[in-house]
Formats: sequence, C-alpha cells, structure tokens
Amino acid sequence: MHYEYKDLASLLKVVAEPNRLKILEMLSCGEMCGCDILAHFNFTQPTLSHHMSILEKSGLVNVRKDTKGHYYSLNSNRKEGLISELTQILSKTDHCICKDSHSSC
Amino acid sequence: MHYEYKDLASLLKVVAEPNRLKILEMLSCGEMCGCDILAHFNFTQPTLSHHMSILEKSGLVNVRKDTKGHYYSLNSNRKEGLISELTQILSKTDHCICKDSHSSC
DNA sequence: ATACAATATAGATAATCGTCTATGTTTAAT
DNA sequence: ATTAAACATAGACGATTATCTATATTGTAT
Repeated sequence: MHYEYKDLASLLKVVAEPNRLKILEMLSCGEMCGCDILAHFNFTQPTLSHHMSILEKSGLVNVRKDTKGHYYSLNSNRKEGLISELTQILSKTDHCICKDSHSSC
Repeated sequence: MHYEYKDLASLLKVVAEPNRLKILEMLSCGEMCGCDILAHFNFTQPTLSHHMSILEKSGLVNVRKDTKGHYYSLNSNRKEGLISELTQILSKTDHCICKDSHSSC
C-alpha cells in the first residue's frame, strides 16, 4: 500500500465526522474561540477539546492562544490540498495504478 | 445536528479508507471486475466483497453483473457531488451557520 | 455429474472512535 | 487569597470497523 493512500485517508477521516465538519464550516467564515464553538453543540467541553486536538494535529486548523482563550482558524492551504488530492485521486490520470493491471477474467 | 453534516460525513467515511481510496483510483480509469481488483491487494476475497458492498451502497460505484463476474465503475455524478459538497462546506458562504454566533468571550 | 471460478454471508476478533465523568492547570477578576 | 472561566488530561464505556476463517451460492466448463 502506497503512503499516499494512507495519508489522504487519515486526513479524510478527520473530516468524516459530522461535528468536525460543522466546526470546519464555522471556521470557514473566520476565526472563532473555543467557548463560542462549544455553544453550538450539545456535547461537553472535553469532547470539543478532543475534536479540536484532532483538527489541530491534522493541520486543517491553526490556533492562536490568547489569555482570553484559544482562537481557531482554518488553514486554507491544507484545505485546498485536501480537496485537490481527493479530486486528483478520483480523476482519470496517466500514471494511475490501474495501468499495471492485466485482466484475468 | 443538521442532516447535511451526517450525510456528507457518511460519504466521506466511505472514502476515508486507504484500500477503498485505491479501489476508487483504479476505477477512475474505467470499469474493472472484482477478481482483477482483488489481484492488486493483499487481503482476502471476503474483505474485498465487504469494501465493494460499502462503495456500492454509498452510490460512488456502479455494478454491472455479468456471468463472468461483477464489473465495477465509478459513478461520476456522485463523485462530483462529494467534491462539490466538501468544497462548499469548507468555503466561506453567506448562509453559514457561524452567522448566528454571538461571541461570549 | 463434477469441478472450478467468482462472489456473498455468517460469525469472531482486535483495534479505533466519540463520548462521558472526574480532575488538573492556568490566568483573570474580585 | 479566592473564585471563576477556558482548556487539557486520564480513564472508562459502548459502538463501529477492517479483517479473518469457514461456508454457501451461482454459473461455466469439462
């Protein structure tokens, strides 16, 4: 298995969760602090902390730590990278793995 | 939680698996039958059957059942839909949920 | 009739995940 | 000094997931 599949799949897993998807959408409009994000959900603060940690580690979200709280924002480069990698892997290309296949049935 | 998040997250979960990602890339070049797909992996036939069933149910892959085997192909509409939904949810829009937020910190 | 090839189903297992409660840490305000 | 607010960490739990072995199904070819 090539690394690219594992890496892209890991990043997609980060996004493939309804609450994190909603958080990312909220951040698409601009920076937000943790407590304001939390106000939009029914889960507890440790659960938000868990989700933000995953988003941070994935590189999709940047953090600015202030005395008033943690301010999160979307990392546009990482976002664009995700979309373009996904688009490319799902599109017909010249160097696709299927070029090696030899039909046996 | 809005349905759109759950639905898009479910579709993303289908794609967020390295082996399924590789299968989708293979299908991007054209139709392939199950046994040929299997030849590119180290896992067993029931495992492929499991993955193909998930891809089928998600609508990302179509199947044509022949006496020689099952021929799988990528559903382009579904693929485009996935990419555009993901792109839209990660982009700044007028009707974003964050418009309702009132900062409290 | 028999054997083989392609696929599906059933059931088990180990790993991962999202959530919770309880508690710790740090900084600001009283 | 004490309290409160914002966030993190630890540990537990139930649900889901990817994989396996074993077996069933269906159609083709001998």
